[in-house]
Amino acid sequence: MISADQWLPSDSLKLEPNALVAAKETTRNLALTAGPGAGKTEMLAQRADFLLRTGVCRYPKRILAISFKVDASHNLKARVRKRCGWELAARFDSHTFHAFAKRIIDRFRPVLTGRDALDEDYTVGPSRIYRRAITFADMVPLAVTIVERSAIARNAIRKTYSHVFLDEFQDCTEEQYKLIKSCFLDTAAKLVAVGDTKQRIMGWAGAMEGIFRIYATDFQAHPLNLYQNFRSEPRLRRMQNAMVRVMDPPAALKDEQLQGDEGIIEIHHFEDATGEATHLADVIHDWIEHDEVEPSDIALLVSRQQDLYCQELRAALNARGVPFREEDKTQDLASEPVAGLITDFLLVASGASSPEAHRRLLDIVVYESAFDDEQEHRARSRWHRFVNDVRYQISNGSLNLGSRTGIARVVSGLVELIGRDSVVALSADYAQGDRLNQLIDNIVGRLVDLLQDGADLPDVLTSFSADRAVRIMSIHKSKGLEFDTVIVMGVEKQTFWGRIEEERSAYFVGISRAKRRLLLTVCEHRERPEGARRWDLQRTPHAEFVGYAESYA
DNA sequence: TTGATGAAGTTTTTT
DNA sequence: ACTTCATCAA
Repeated sequence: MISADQWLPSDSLKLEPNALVAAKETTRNLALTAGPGAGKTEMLAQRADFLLRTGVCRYPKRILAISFKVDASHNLKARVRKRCGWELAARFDSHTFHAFAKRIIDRFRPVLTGRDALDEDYTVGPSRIYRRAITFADMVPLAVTIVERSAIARNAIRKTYSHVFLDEFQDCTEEQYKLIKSCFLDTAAKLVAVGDTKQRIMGWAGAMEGIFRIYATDFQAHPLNLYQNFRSEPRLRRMQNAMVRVMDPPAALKDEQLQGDEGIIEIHHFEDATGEATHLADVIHDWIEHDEVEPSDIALLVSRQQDLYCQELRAALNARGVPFREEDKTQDLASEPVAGLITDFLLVASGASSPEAHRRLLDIVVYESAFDDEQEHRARSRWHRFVNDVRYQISNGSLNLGSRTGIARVVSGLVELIGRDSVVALSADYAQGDRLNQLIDNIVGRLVDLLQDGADLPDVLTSFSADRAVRIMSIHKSKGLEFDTVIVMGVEKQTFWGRIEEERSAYFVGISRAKRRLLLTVCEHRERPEGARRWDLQRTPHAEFVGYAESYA
C-alpha cells in the first residue's frame, strides 16, 4: 500500500489536470462533466486504482460502479483490472442499475410484504404476476422500497461501499436517482457522477433534465469539467466545438486551441436513396479493399427508422460482398451463446475453413461431455460422423442450407447430438420455460431473413456474428462507441424533426463517434413505403446541422 | 366505400 | 415531419 501523495496514474498520459484532481479527490462528492473522448472511463479506472492502492478505500470496504448497459459495466471492470490488477479489482463491483437492484431484491426479499411480496423463486417476465414474477420496470422501484423500509438493508449497503461511481449520469431516470439517494444521501459514501449533458439523448425515455444540477445540490457535489478530446482529429474536433458553442458555451474551446489539418469531413448530396446507397456501398467497398480499413471500424448511423433508411443500402452492400451487421436486429441474438453455437456449426457444415469455429465446437461437444479418454474418443468420432453426414446431405442436395427447413433441421440435429442439457448449461436463463426454443427459432428466422436479402451463407454468418462487419445502427445505439469512419445518413430536416435541443444532442453524439473521418449524406428525395399517402417527397437539408460541417469540411 | 380528422408512434436498456 | 390506425360522416 502507498500513501495518497505518492500515488501517480498508472501507465497512461491521457489524463488532463482536472481528471487527475477527480481521480485523487478524497473529501468531496464530484459532478464531473466531460465531452466525447475526454477519457471518462479512464478517469474512473484511475480513481479506482488510487482509492484501492492507497487504502483510501480500505479492506473490507468496496467501490460500487453503476452503469446503464451490461457492456459498459464489463468494460469498466476490465479497465480497472488492467490498471490496478486482479486482486485489488476484486473490491470493485461494477453493475448495471438493474443488476444492482436485483441484488438488493434477492438479498432482502422478505422485506417486501403485502402487494409487493415476492416468492423465493420469482422470475423476471413480461408482466407482473403477484408474488411470482416481476418486470424489468419493477426492479429499481422494488429495490427503493426495500432500502426505504429496512434499516438493515440500508446499513448493509452503506457498510459495504465507501465509494460510488455513476457512469453516463446524464441519462439517469427519476427512479434510478431515487435508488441512489435512498442508499447514499447524507452518508459517508463519496460519490462521483460522470457524464455529458450535451449527450443527453434519452430524455423521451425518462432521463431527468438538469440531473447534474439536482445531484450537485442534493449531494453538495463539486462540479468539474474535462475539456480534452483524445478521440477525434482536429478538423472533427473543430466541428464538435462549433456545436458545443451552441449547446454549452462555457465548455467550448477557442478554435486556436484546435489547430491541425488532420481529419476528414465530407458532405455528399444525392438525388435519391438509390444514388446514396450505390455511392456509399462503392466508397465503403473501396475503403476496405484499397485503404485497408477494417470493416468494423466503419459505422453507418441513422437517426430513426433504420429499416426505412437502409433498405437500398443493404442490397447495395450485399451486391458488393461488403459484410455488414445491423445492430437493431442482430445484437441481442448474436451475443447469446447458443447463437455462437449455431453459426459456428453452419460455418463448419457449409464447408468454410474456420479453425476457430471448429475449436469452439469441439470444446463444447467433446471436452465438456467426456470424462475419460475413451468417452472423449467416442464423442469425437460421433461428432465427426455427424459433421460428415450433414456435409454429405448438402452435397447430394437432400439438405439445403439456404432454406428455413434446412437450417432448422440441422440445428435440431445439432442440439440433439450435443444433448439438450449441455446446451441449456450454456446460459442460466435457458432453463426457463420455452426460452431456449424461442431463441433458436429467432436465430434461425434471422438467418433466413438475411439470406433473403441476397447474401451467401458464409457472408450472412460473418455479418451475424463476427467482428469483421460494417456496423449499421441508430445514433442512440452508438452512444459510448467510437469508429475510425462514421457516416451519418440523411442529415435532412425531415429526419431530425423532434425538439431541436434533443435532436442537436443526438446529432452531436452521431458526429462525435468519428475518430478520423466523418461523412454526411443528404438526399433531395426519399421514396416512402408502399401505400404512403404522399410519395417521392421532397427532402430539405438540415441547414443548421449541415452548416456545422460545411464550415470545417 | 371514401375522405376527413385526430391520436399515437417514431429513438432503448435492463436478470 | 411524416406514417399508421381508428373513428365518423357522407
